[in-house]
Amino acid sequence: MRKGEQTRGAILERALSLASQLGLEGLSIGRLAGDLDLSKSGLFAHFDSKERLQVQTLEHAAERFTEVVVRPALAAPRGEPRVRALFERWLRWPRVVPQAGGCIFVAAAVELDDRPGAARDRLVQLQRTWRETIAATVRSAKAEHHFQESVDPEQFAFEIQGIMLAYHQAARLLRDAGAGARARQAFERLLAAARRR
Amino acid sequence: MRKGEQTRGAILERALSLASQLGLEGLSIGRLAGDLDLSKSGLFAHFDSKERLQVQTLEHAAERFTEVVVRPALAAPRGEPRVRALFERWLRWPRVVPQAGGCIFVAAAVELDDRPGAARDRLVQLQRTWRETIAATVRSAKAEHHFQESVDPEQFAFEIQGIMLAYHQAARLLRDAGAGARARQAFERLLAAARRR
DNA sequence: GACAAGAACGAACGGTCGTACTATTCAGAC
DNA sequence: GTCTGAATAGTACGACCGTTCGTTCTTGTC
Repeated sequence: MRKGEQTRGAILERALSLASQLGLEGLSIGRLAGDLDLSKSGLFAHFDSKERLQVQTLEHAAERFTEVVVRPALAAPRGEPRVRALFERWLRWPRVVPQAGGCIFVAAAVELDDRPGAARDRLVQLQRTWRETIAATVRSAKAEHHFQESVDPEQFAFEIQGIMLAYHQAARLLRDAGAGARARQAFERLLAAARRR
Repeated sequence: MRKGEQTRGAILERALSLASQLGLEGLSIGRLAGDLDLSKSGLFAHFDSKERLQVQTLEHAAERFTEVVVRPALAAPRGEPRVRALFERWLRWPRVVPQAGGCIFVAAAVELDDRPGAARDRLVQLQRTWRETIAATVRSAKAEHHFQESVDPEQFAFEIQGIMLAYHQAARLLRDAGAGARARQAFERLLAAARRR
C-alpha cells in the first residue's frame, strides 16, 4: 500500500528539521505527532521505537544529502571544480533541505560522539563515507594535475571539514554575517596551497 | 558560611563533565544529585532553576578554561610560541579538566545555537572572548615579526577554530587515533603560511 | 550550650516522555 | 459492495522531569 510510505516520508522530513534543532534525543514523538496532526501512537507505529526513528531520520538525511550535495557535485567536471562544488553545496544544504537548526550531521556528531547505539554506528559510517567522498574528489584533482602530487587527500578532507565546522559555528552560534566569506577565504587558501607551484 | 560553597563547587565540577556528555539540556538534576549522593531538592536549592544551573555550569567551565588554557599560555613568550601554547593546551583541556564528553563549549555551541536564553547569551560572549584571545595572540605575533603583516588575526582565529573542531569530531566521533597528528599538521600549515617569506 | 541561619532532605505536584495494548477507520482487490 | 489488512486513533502505564513546600539536620557565632 502507498499511503503509509507517503506519511512516513512526511514524518521523516519533519523529523529531520526538528532533530536539527533539538537533537536526535530531544526529538520527541509527541511533539512530532502534534506538528503533523497525527496521534502519537499512529506515528509511533511507523517506527516501533524511538531509536529506530532516530536511525531512519539519519538515513533520510543521508539520502537527501546525496541528492542535493553529492550527486550534483559529481556532475561538475573532475578535479578542482568538483571539489569546489562539494564545498559550495555543503554550505547551502541546510537551507535546500530544510533544517531549522543547521546541518543535522554536525549536531548529531556532537550529540552521539559518546552515546553508543545504532544511531551512532550509522552516523559514523555516514561520516566516514563523506570524508572518503571528499578524499576521492581530491584524488581525482591530483589525477587531473590540478593539485600537486604531494597533497594528502585524507588530510585535505580533514581540513575542509574543519572549515565547514568553523563556518557552522560562526554562522549559527555567533550569527556572524561574514562567516561565509571567512569560510571561502579559508577554502581558497587551502586550494591555493594544494595547487600552487 | 563555607560548606555551601564547597558543595556548590563539587556540583559544578560534576555538572561540567555530565553536561559535556549529555548536553546542558540532557543534564538532569535528579541524575546529578544521585551521582553526588545529594537529594534532588537539596541540590536544586543551590541554583533555583535549571537554566541558572546551566549558566553557572558554563561559568564554571570558563573559569577552569582560563586557569588551564589561557593563563598558562599567556606565560609563554609572546608571538608564535604563545599561539602554539594556546593550541596545544586547548587540545588537552577536556582531559585536564575532566569532561567525559569532550569540550563542553563545542557541545554547547551546537546545542544552544538555536535555543535562545541566558545560557546561549553567555556562551556567545565566552566564544567571542575566546576568538578575541586567539586574535590578540596573533596580533602580538605580528608585532614580534613572527608573522607577516598581511595576516588577518580574525581569519586566523577562524581557521584555528576549524582545526580544533575537526580534531574534536575526528577524535571523538570517528575515534581516529591519528586525529592529533592531522590537527597538528593542519596547524603547522597554517603557521607556515603566516610565517613564510 | 543556646540560637539563628544555612544546608540538605523527603514527599508530592503537574507534565511529558517512550511504549504497550486495543479499537477504529480507511484504502485497494475481488 | 464486501472483505482484508494496513494505517491511524485512543487509552493507559510506569518512569522521570523540574519545581515547590515544610521539615530536619548541620554549622558557625555568641
